[in-house]
Amino acid sequence: MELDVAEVESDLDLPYTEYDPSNYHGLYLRLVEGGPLITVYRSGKYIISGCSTFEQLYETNDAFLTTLSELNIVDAETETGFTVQNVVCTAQLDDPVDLNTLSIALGLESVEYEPEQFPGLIYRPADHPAVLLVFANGKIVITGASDVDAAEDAFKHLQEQVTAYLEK
DNA sequence: TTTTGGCCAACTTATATACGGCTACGAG
DNA sequence: CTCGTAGCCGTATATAAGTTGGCCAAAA
Repeated sequence: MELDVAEVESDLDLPYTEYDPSNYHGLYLRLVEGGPLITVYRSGKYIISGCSTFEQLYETNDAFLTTLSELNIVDAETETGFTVQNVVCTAQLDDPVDLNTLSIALGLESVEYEPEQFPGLIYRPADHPAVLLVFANGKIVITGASDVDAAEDAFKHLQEQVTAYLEK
């Protein structure tokens, strides 16, 4: 489906939009000030980012589609193929960790750790579809998973590796 | 030699995390 | 004027999207 994004921007008449093709070809929309960002493309595809709950995500999607159908920009029955592609989670280990020794424990082939470039250790577990950033104080960022269960599995895997290493 | 085509990578957004470097500002 | 601090930026991660520019190679 082709969309005239400039026309969509003016039709929607939202106070928080930005469209500057010389900078980026996507139309940025916010239904709520400071809320989730919707990036709309000429192809009719769109991305919603910046939600802190799934509820907020689905509400944003519903409100966006409702608004578009009210303006007859899209059919109310349009199949969007809406799916979550990436979730970002945080977690916390029980104790601080030495990232140099953790690099070896996790296996150098699946770790990137260059403290002068970035203070976090980057861990890509071979058997989990996620990437974990591990910090010396024990804080963790899990990203790249498409659902929370996968992120939790990856974190549990990390915890097991850390525990096994500490027992040695 | 010039032109054309194909391929790939950077661009932009959100978000947590943290460290070094830089700027700005206020106080002594 | 100088020193400290506060705030911000770039560093890195994932992911979708479409455009654009650069690079390389092959054809004219």
